[in-house]
Amino acid sequence: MPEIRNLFSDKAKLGKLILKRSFYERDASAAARDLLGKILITKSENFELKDEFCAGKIVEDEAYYGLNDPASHACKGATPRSKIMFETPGTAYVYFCYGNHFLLNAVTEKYGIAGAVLIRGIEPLEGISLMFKRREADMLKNLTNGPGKLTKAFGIGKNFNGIDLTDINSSIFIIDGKELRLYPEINKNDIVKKSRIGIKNGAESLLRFYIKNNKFISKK
DNA sequence: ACCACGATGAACT
DNA sequence: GTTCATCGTGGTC
Repeated sequence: MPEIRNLFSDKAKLGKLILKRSFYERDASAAARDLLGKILITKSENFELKDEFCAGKIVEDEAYYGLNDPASHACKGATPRSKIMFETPGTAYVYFCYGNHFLLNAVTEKYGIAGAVLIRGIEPLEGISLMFKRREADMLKNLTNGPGKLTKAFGIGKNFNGIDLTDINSSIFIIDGKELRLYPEINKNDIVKKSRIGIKNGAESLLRFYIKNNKFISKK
């Protein structure tokens, strides 16, 4: 069984698999749909020392826009928090939510246009024991099935805000595992499109995407 | 300076 | 199904 761990010693291969800026530099919904099945990787704070990292498949996400999206942080223009959504696509946007949780987004759309994809559900692949440690023991099915849970499992905090997701030297990045055949490819017919969760305004838009029947969806 | 509220999760009934 | 802890952000005064 091939492992993601082996990729770290083959930077050329890793550079091929990592999602490029052009992947993010487009419509947020299109990017959200295509992010399903891609693999999120975070290096731990001890990565250099202990080679610790976490990897998981993105199985649920949501698209957010700018001025025309009442649910978006960017709906009223750029603020100190939301200005990152207008800036470089392929950047991590991490914010603090409900006094307890960090939520991870990937910035999309070309520079100057607001857009982001909220990562809501991940299927754990590697580094699972580290995820359990960070989440303080739980059942596997509850480890990463929610936007706040998965950031905790993957060690994603405020210091991840603004990190370049397209750089293999970053502590967080996203790769396409298809070429490696590391894990089964998702079937396009299994992508479900629904309304977004936890918002008041803009709830009618179908901007939530997830992989049908996956065990790590946040809500049915 | 003040204050209402939230792109949640956990613990309840 | 419901309630609630918790605090940064942004709007208002």
